[in-house]
Amino acid sequence: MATIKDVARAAGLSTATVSRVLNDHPSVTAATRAAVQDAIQRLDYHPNSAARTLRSADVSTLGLVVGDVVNPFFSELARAVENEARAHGYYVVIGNADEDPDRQDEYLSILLDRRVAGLLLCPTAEVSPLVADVVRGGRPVVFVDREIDGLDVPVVRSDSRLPVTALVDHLVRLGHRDPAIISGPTGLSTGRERLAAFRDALATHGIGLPESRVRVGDFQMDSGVAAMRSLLDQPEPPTAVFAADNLMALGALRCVHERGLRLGTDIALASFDDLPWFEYVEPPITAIRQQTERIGRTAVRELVALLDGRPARSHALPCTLVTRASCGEPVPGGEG
Amino acid sequence: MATIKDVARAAGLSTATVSRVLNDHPSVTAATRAAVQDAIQRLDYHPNSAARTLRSADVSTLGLVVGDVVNPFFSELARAVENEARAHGYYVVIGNADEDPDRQDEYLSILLDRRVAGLLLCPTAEVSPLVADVVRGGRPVVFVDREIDGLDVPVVRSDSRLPVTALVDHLVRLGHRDPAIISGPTGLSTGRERLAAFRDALATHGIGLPESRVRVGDFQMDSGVAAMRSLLDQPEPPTAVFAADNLMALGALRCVHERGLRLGTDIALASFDDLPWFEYVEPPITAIRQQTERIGRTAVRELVALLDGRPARSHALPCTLVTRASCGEPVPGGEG
DNA sequence: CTGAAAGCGCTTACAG
DNA sequence: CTGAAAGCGCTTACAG
Repeated sequence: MATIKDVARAAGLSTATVSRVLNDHPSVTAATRAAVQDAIQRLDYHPNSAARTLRSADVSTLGLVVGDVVNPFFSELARAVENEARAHGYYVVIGNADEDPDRQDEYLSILLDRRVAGLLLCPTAEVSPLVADVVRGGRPVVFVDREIDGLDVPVVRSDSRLPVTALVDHLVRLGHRDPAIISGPTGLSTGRERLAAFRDALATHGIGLPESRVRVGDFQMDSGVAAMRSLLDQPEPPTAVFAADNLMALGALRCVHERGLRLGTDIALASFDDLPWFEYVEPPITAIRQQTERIGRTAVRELVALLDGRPARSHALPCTLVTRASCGEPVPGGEG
Repeated sequence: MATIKDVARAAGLSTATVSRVLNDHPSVTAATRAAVQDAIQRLDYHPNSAARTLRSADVSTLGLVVGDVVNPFFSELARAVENEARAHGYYVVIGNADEDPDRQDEYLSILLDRRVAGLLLCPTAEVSPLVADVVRGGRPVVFVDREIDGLDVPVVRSDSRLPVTALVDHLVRLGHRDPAIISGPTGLSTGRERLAAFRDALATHGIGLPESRVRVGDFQMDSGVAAMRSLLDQPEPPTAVFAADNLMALGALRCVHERGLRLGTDIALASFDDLPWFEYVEPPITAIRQQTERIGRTAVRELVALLDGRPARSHALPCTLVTRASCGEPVPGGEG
C-alpha cells in the first residue's frame, strides 16, 4: 500500500508538502498541488487514518451504533442522523448491534479505534463496562432512544408516558377491559418505560396488569410472533394487544393472520412506532408516532455541541397517538 | 489522558513491558503483571488504539456502502452481510449513500481511509472515477445488487428476467392489456434490467411499452408517489402498475389511497422486492421476492475469497414471483 | 512556498 | 524475563 513517502518521491517533493496538499493548506502552489494530486492518483494513495489521528484526532466522522438496522425506526433514525451530521460537516459511520450487547461493545471499540470525533449510541444493554469507560473517559457521547441509569450522558428520546396513556384511554373507551402488552426488554429504558406507562394508565381505570397480560419480547419480529401466540393460547385471551415497537407489532400481525383472526374485530392491535404501511392494512393500525427524524437531528446537534465544547442537554420529545381502526370501530378524524 | 509512558513510569518499568502486559504476552512475571495492572488502574489508562493499529494493520473490518439504509432491501442485506462476516471473523462498518453518487464516493474514501480489509459496494452511479480507481488499484471489492459496465468486479445480485417475465404473464392472464412500470434509474443496472425485462416480456404478448406507460423514479418512496400520480393523471391511465422496488411500491400505494381507488379492482399493483407486510394489506400485494439474505451472505463469501487470495466469481440468484390479489382476482395457492 | 526534523503512542525484533 | 531503540505513517512548528 502506498504511503505518503511514496507519493512524495513520485512527485519529487517532501512529505510535508504532500501532507499540506492533503489537508488543503493554503500555502501550496497550484502547480505543486497538481503534481501531488497526480501522484496520488497514479499510486491510488489513501492516507492512513490511524497515523493521521495519532497526530491530530480525526474530526470529520461520527460513529452511530444502532440497536437493529432492520428496524425501520433505527434506519429512519440513521438517515436523519446522517443528514443533520452532513449539515454540520460530519460523515457518519454506522455499526449494527442487532440488539446484542456484545456486538454493541465490539462496534463501540471498532469505532473508537477508528477515532471517530464523537459517538451516537442506542444502548443495547444496561450494563456495559465499555460504555461506562467511554463515558468516564470524557469522550463525546450522546445516547439516542435509550438511556442508562447512573450514566450522566445526554439522551435524546421519546417521551412515552403521555401517548401510552392516551392509547390506554382509547382502548378502554372502545370497551377493552383486559389489554395485554408485548413489552420490550425490561433491561432497556424504553422497554421499562413503555411497560410502566401502560400499567400506570390501566391502573387509572382500575384495571390491573397481571402476568397473563404481559409478554416480554426483544424488539425484533420473531419475538412478536411468539408473544402473540402465547397471549392468544391462554384460556382467556386478551381482546387487545399493545406491541411496544413496530417489529413486534409486525410479528403480532403475522400471528393474527396465521390464526385467521380479524383485526379490530376479533383482536385489537396497537403499536409503539408508526410506519407508512400501517395505514394500508385492513383495518389500518393504530400507532404511537415518534418524531424519529427530530430525534436523530436533535441528537446530532447535541453531539456537535459537545464537540464544540458547549454543554449538551437531554430531550424527551413528544409523541402522537394516531388512532385508526385496528382497536375497534374507527374514530372520526382518526389521523390525530 | 495517560499514555503507556505514564504507566511505565508509575510502575517503574519500561514501556515494552507494559505493552507486553497489555497484549497478554506470556513472558511476564506474575508480579510484574500485577504491578502494571495496578498502575493502569490508578491512572485510568486506556491504550490509544490509533497508535496501536498504526503498528499492526487492522484486518478485522469490512466496509459496506449501501444504496439507501431506509430501504428494507438494503437493511436486510446489511444484516445478512454482518452475520456472514462475523462467521468469518470480520466486523462490518456501514456507510449510507442514500442513492446519491457523491455520498457514495465520500463513504468509499472514508472507509478506505479507515483501512477496511475489503469492500462491499452497492454502486449508486454508473460512472465514478473513485470506484474505478479503487477497483484498478487492486483492492478487494465485491459489488452487491448492482454492477457497473466495464468494471471487472465480482457481482452478487438477483436475476430479474425470469420473475419479471412471470409477472407480466400473470398480469396479461388477468386481462391487463396496458401495464405500466415505475422504473428505477436507468443509470443503474437494476433499473435498466427490470425495465428491459418488463418491455421484452410485454413484447412477447404483442404489447408495446409506450412512454405513457413508463415513469422513472429513484428507488425511493417519494418518487413512487409522484410517478403513480403522473401515470393516473393521464386521459387513459393504465390498469396495472409494476413498481421496480418496494419503496416506490409503497409510494404508489400511498397515491392509490390518496385517490380512494380500490387496489386490485380499480388499479393493479405489483412490486419488485417482497416485504412481510405486503401480505397484510387488503388485498395483499403481488411481489417478486429476492433472496436478500443469500445475496448478502454470498457477497461476503466472495469477498472473503478475494481476501484469502482465492478467485471470486459473480452470482445472479433466482427470484420468485409471489402472486397475491393486488393485480386482480386471487390466484389459488398464491404463495408460489 | 517548501523542506528537515521531531514526535504522536504504541509494538517488536534484538540484546542481555 | 525485561529494556533500549527503531519505526509504523502521518502532521506541524521551525527555518529558510
